Amino acid sequence: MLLRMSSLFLRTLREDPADAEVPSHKLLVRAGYVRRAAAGIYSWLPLGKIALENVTRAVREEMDAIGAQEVLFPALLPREPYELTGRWTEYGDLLLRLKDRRGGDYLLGPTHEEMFTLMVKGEYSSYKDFPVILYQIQTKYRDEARPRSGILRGREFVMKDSYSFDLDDAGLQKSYDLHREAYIKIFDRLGFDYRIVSATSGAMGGSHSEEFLAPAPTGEDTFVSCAQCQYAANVEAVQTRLPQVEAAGEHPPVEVLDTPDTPTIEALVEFLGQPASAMLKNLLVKVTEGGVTSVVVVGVPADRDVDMDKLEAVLAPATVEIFEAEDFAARPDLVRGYVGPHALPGDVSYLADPRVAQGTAWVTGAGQVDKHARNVVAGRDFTVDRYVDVATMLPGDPCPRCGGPLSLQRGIEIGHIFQLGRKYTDAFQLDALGPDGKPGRVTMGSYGIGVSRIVAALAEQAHDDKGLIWPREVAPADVHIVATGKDNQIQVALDLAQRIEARGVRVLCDDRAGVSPGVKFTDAELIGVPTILIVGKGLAQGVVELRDRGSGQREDLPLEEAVDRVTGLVGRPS
RNA sequence: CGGGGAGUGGCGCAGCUUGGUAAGCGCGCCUGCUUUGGGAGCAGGAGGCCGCGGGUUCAAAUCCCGCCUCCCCGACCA
Repeated sequence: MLLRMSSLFLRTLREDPADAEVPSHKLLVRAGYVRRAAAGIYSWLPLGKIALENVTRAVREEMDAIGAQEVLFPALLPREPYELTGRWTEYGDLLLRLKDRRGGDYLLGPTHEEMFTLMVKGEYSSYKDFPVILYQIQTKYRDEARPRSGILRGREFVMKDSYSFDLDDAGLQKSYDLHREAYIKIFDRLGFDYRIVSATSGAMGGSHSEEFLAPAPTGEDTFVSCAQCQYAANVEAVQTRLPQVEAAGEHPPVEVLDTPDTPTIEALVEFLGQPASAMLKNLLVKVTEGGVTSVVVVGVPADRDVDMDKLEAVLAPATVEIFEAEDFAARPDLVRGYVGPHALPGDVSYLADPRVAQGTAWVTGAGQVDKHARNVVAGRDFTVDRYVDVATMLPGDPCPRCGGPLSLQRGIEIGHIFQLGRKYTDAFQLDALGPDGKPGRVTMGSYGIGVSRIVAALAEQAHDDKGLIWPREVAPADVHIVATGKDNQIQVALDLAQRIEARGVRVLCDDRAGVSPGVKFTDAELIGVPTILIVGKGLAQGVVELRDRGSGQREDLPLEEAVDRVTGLVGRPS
């Protein structure tokens, strides 16, 4: 279908929208791909819809290629199945709940494990039926506390979710591997720069899990990668190598220092002129287990923070809360900003990062206002009740696999695959009768791709100061023909557009009359079609100009050659 | 949910402190003429319950109260 700018439903903007912060958001709005409908909710205009369809098609084709079968569930779901698996409450406020006129509870689906499991249970019951992989491409909802970054993190978004059902772990591994291969094909096709990293399975439960991350400064995930080996992991999933325990060294005795007005590490660093890495940061938390709450102090080198997710994972099923001002008020023996492990009340236990090894000496709080202590030695002056791996990562930390230095990078999560196991099949008692007539519990895998997020993630990775630069697979057209000048040039351009299109090449033609060349060039660069063909002043000599949007390379060529050249570039001969 | 900021034609903004021809600018849109390889020029136009509700006042975009919405940072989180 030939897209003509003269009638295309499109208005480009010269200025960034006031509510946009990240490049993809600014550019997708300015180039007329999307419009905001509400916070975190977007409408797709024709160009955006085409790009979204292009992503959808690539995903669908590769899913079909591994034998997955497409289904479609409602987005509006009943409460009961989610009640049964506990997610009605576990998912918390992130679950978008509604009531109908009778007061019945419903939700707008965030993911559909429950529905897929129930559907398979309803249809299949024999080992002969398995394995099976089902998927859907559908609108999902999450009641994000704070939607941000435009399309990257909305409250409504399009997602492909698929689920594999297998009789045993070997089968699950096979389904997982199939998805992994399919995802590689999909993201290669879409022209992504991406990494596959080890991940935690998050709130879903389950074991083996990997994320596909598109490196971008605006990404919300941080991952580490090792230059020496192939190790790469989300920081949440990194297992720190335990450092060698130092033999108790010859440290001077503890010395108490006057450090007026230094309740923060920053102030202390300033005051003492020593690096934060020499100091011990002690974070107070309330740990509740079995209805009993106790105070726990967690020590980490002060150039790091405590990762609360990791801490909660370590202490689970106990719940962890940060110590608030009123908690300090209730415990005058714990001095905010001046806590030290050697000066703790007896009822407080001390957890520490492995780097706080036996024999290491630290600057830390002295347990009194405006006083710190130095030469506080682990094992000599205080004991660590338990070592826990809960400190945040820093660049240069050793790779857990080979010991090489790790680097940290931000990335956008565009896909996640993991082996769910039997959490949901247990909840719904999904069994398959074996050849012996006895039931066996089915095991599941769960695999997601953020379809609408991909459009934004590509925009984050591929743009310049002029606008978008789409990979061909996603671009709303293969070639953007710009007719500058007078009406006869528009006629020539339209004629050319039709001949190119007859070769199976998708064409966007700027046939607007009375629009100056500068405006058309600017729009073409903003819209980001990978190939730009200019029918303009060279026409008098029978020449048109071919430009590559990405590299900016320009080339004049005879009008008669244009059809073949463009067709060749696109690599999609009819 | 905590902290900060903002709601004025389709978009981006000024005006508010010091109530009273301040409803104003840029982009976009419409008409005519000129222009056509880098965001055109001239002339003439259309378009705004100034977020909503209440209050103060002779008079409110402007002052006061309440509410709603949106953005940023944090918390949270596929």
